[in-house]
Amino acid sequence: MKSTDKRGDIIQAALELIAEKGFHGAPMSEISAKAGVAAGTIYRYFENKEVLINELHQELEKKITEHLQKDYPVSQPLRERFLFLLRELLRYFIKNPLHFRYMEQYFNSPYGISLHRERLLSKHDNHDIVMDIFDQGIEQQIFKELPKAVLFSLAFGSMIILMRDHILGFFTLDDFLIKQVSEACWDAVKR
Amino acid sequence: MKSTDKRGDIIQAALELIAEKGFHGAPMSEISAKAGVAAGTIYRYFENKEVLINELHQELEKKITEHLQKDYPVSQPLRERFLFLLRELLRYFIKNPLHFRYMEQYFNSPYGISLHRERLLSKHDNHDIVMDIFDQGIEQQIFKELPKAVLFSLAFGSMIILMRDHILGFFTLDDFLIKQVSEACWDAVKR
DNA sequence: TTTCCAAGAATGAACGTTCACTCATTTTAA
DNA sequence: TTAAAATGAGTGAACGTTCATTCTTGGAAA
Repeated sequence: MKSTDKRGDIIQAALELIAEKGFHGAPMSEISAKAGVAAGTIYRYFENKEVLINELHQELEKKITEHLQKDYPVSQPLRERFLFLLRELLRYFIKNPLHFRYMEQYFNSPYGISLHRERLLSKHDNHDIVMDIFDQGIEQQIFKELPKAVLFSLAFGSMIILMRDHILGFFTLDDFLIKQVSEACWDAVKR
Repeated sequence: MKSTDKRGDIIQAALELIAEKGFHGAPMSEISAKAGVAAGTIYRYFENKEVLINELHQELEKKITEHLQKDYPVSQPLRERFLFLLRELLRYFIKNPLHFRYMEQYFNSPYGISLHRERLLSKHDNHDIVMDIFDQGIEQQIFKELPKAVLFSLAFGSMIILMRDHILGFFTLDDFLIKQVSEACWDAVKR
């Protein structure tokens, strides 16, 4: 059974290698080998390694956004929507640890930092489920009186390290623990 | 005025380059150039790059520990000691952003992960100010009923991202904000 | 005090390796 | 038959590290 979706094979191989070994531990030669494709073939689908890295990030982000939008309790109180987001993000990453490891790498690279900067500082109009929650929490004075970026770090900073340590096997985030830590994050941002 | 402490020059150059550009963005050739030393000279003081990276980490950790121990309010209630630690850690890193950036790189590398694993899982007897607080918070039932590693992530995860975003200029952690975010971290772990 | 020299310190060109990327050639498929 | 797709050996740049050579220095000898 030979795959005909070479682009998909390359993306998948890159995801696995980069998530496990980092950008510098994933040479194009290994990516092509893992994808079952010649070295030069990658360059028919991606202009260079940087483009491959960015397109892979975009695909993952799309999948994550889709997961979060599914069953999102639009009309429930802010607290329930906040907890839903944290819980589902944790669940998504627990089910897809490679996606988390990749996003973490990306987040800690120049690519990710400039994207983060854009998101926090520029006023792009396309409303984001996550940003909406923070805007509302501030406006309705449910959250502490702190800059949005600070509230954001308070809530998601913990979550990132928690996911990291779950994947590293320091503890196991089961449904009960997910509930507890989501509520702890809520405690951190709520007034 | 020529420095005679070549080892110190090399360590300092490595700190600056690695903090700014990461392990892979800091070739030995650039480190030696910045230190005002020939390429081969580094190898008189450090067996190889990995050893240099680890010794630099140890020096930074020593400085940070010394800062935290200074004026540590041993006999004050747990809450005050917890807030002291967070506040002083934030202050230290604000004063020494390169140290933070380096520690972050290290933390996100295989070296840092295996060290983290050792610290969390092995029972090394040398009591650490930080670990003591968590042990006591759990024992005295002041903290939420969660694994120590989870409480740890809840408190320090936020802090790491906050520092990162402060250094990236997304907001400015002044004394007032430091107080607010330290208390928010307390809210996250306290019952 | 001056001269000399041995040994440690420092040098930087060179080496082997690895990497991202190219392109002449071959394979595929319509 | 032919154009697009795929191949993989080849290229040059960059890297960590080595080592034959040069420089420095402090004490012994004159």
